[in-house]
Amino acid sequence: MARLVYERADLLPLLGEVFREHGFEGASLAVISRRTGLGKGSLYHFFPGGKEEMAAAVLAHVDHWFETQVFRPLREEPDGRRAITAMLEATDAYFRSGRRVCVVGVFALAESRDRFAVKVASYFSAWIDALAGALGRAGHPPDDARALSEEAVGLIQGALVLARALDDPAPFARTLARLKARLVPERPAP
Amino acid sequence: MARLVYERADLLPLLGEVFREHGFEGASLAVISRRTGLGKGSLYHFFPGGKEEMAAAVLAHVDHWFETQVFRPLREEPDGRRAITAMLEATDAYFRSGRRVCVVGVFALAESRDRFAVKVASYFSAWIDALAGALGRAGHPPDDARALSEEAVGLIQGALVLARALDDPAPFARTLARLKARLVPERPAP
DNA sequence: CCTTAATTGTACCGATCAGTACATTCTGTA
DNA sequence: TACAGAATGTACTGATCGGTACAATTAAGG
Repeated sequence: MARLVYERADLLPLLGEVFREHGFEGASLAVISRRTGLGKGSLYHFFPGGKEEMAAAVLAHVDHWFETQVFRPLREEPDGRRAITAMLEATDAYFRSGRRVCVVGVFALAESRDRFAVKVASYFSAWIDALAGALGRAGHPPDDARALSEEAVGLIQGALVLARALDDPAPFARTLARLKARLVPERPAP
Repeated sequence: MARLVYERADLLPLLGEVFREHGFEGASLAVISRRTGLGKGSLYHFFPGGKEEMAAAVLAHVDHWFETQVFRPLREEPDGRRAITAMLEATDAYFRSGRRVCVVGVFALAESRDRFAVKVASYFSAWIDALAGALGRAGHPPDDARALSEEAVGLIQGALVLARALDDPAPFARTLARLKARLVPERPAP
C-alpha cells in the first residue's frame, strides 16, 4: 500500500477533523482508522497512549496554532486595533466562516471536559487574557477591556453553536461583523 | 424493590440530566439505567424506541418547557421590557446560573445534531424569533431587534460553553448581567 | 544481496455497547 | 383471595468498543 503518512504531525489535521466532527466519545478507532487510512497498528505506533493521546495531541496542536497565529500576535502587536483585526480574520479563516466548529468547545461541553480540563480551560483563558490586553492597547478602559474580551470569546463560541445548530454559517459571519464594529470601531474607542 | 417511577414523564428530568452531562453518544444504557434506577426492561417498556426515543423525548420536554416558560411569554407579554426581563430570569434559573449546560447545545455540537436536526434547529430559531419580537416591542428598531436577538441567544450559549470550559459559572452570570443592561437599558432603548 | 529496524495490517482479547426475550413480581379490580 | 395485565429484573444476543500481539512488509544502510 502506498505510504501516505510520513510523520505523526501529518496525522494531526486529520485527527483534528475527526474529533471536531464526532467529539471524543463519538470518535471510535474504527472511524479514526478509516479517515486516516491507517490500521490500528500504525495508529498505536504513533500514539502508544491510544485515543486519549491522539486527542491530547490534537488539543496541543490546536493550542499551538492559536498561540502562534492568534494569542501571541494579540499580545505582541503594539497596535491594538491592528491586533484585533488580525485576530478576527484568523478566527474567520480557522472556523471556515462558521462551517467548522471549535474542537475545544466540543470537548468542553461533553463528558470529555474532565479528562482534558487543564488544556480546555487554558485555551479559553489564554484567549481572553490576550484579547483583553489588545483591547486595552486599542483604547478601551481596563475594566471594560476584560468584560468585552470575555464577551467576545463567548460570542464566538456561541455563534459556532448557533451556526451548527441551524446548519447555516451566516450567524457566525454576522457575529464576526458585529464584533469588529464593537471591538474596533471606526473612530477609536472613547 | 420500592417503586420510584410511576410515569414516563417522571423519567424525563432524570434522562435530561444524563444526556446533558454525557451527550447522546456518551449516555450509555448502563449509566441511564443506573441514574434512573430502572433496568433495561423498564426503560424499554417506557421507551420502546430505545435511546433515540429517550433523547427525542428529552428534547421535546425541554422544548416544551422553553415554549411555555420562555418563548410564549416573550411573544405574548405586551410589555416587551417585562417579557425580556422575565426571559433572563427564567434562563438564569434553568441553567442554574451557569452550573448547567444546554442539552440542545450539547446535541448541536456533536454528531447527534444530524439525528435531531429539526428539533435542534427549531429550538434556537423559536428562541431568536420570539426574542426579536419582544425586543421590537421594547423599542428597538426592527432591524436591530433581529440582530440583537441572534446575538443574545448566541451569547447565552457561548457563556455556557465558557462556564463549563473554565469550570466557573461566573462568566455566565456576568454575561446575563451585561445582556440585561443591553436589552433592557435603564432608559428605554432609543 | 543481506541485515536491521521502522512501519504496517490483521487477528484477536475482554469489556461494553444497544437491544431482545422472557420469566417474575407487583398492582388494581373483582 | 384470585385473577389479569402492567411493570420490572435478568440473562442473553450479535456488534462494536479500545487495546494488544505479532507476523508480514517496507525502507535504508552496508
